[in-house]
Amino acid sequence: MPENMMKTIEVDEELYRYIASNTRHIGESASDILRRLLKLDTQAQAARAITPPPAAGQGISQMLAANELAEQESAIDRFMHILSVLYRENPAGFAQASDIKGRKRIYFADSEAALLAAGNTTKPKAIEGSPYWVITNTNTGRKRNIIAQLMAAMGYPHGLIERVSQSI
Amino acid sequence: MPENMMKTIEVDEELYRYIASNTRHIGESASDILRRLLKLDTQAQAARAITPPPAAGQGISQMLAANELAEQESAIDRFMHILSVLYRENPAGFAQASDIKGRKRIYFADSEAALLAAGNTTKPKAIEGSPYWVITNTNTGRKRNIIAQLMAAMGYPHGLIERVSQSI
DNA sequence: GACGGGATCGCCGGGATAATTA
DNA sequence: TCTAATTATCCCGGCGATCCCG
Repeated sequence: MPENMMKTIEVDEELYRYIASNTRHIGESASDILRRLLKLDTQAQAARAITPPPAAGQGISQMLAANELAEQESAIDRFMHILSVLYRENPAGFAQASDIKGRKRIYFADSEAALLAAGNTTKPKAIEGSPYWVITNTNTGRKRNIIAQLMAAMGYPHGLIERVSQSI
Repeated sequence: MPENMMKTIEVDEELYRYIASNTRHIGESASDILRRLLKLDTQAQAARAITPPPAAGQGISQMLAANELAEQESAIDRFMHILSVLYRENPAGFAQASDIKGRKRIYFADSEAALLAAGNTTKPKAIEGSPYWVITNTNTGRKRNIIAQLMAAMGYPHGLIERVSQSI
């Protein structure tokens, strides 16, 4: 809705027509249409943020069942994929749980700079579909650890936590 | 993938960041990201869904048997010839397998420009009998590699993949 | 961007292991 | 000091693209 700070993006013609065909009222902006199509409008997001219990288990369980991790080449890829699924399953829970940290390093932040500032060569990466970044320069054991701590703080059951973290 | 007929739309900054955060790989276009988020069929996806099994083995096997590669002077010529045969044997399979890429470069595209944009001095060449272009500035090992990856993604058996890639 | 082919070598990402600190 | 936890250096293998050679 805010017209300040509009950004320009390019879309192919077919996609453009698809967006245009979803106009609900005369003069509706591309932003508004996209927000509706992406189920992203601010109100929905705010509502979700307040929503407490995760109805946990769905997204990650599916992920395990569908064997999505097998597609990923490396431990880092599997780690990143799990985090992306966890975030999307419960953004608010993720937000609260993401303050876990090590002795000097912080593991999650909403900017690359914050992670770089709290350690050397942490190799931060953005978590797809979320505003968060994670540290990446750790051995596989610690990656499992981070996932386990995060999931515990988000309220997942032990068995599931175990299975997910071992699948990295 | 087609870059023709791009349209420009304006989105607010928050939406822009949301779209950007869903990037799957370096250089991915806004169109591609949005298509994924909106669950619109990508052409490659549509192709994959329709494509039955490859009926693999025919064209390339013949090629090997007929010793067609012996006619080619250079590794590049043999590389290009194999790609041409692979495409004609299974265009849809080729289309969906052709998204393999390196750390920075993309290996296949439907335009010379796309390949030039994703690396330096990649020396793209058009694949005969197809709408595709490949990168050519690689050592022979990598050419073998590219063929092997491509054939694997197209569903060819290991033994055949081995024989074809070694014949470069 | 106009010589083409492609080996060689430098660079980078992944992540185990060595170093450090509680 | 000894151990356990955490950090981050550094090695290895893979990729890119410069540059040499025919």
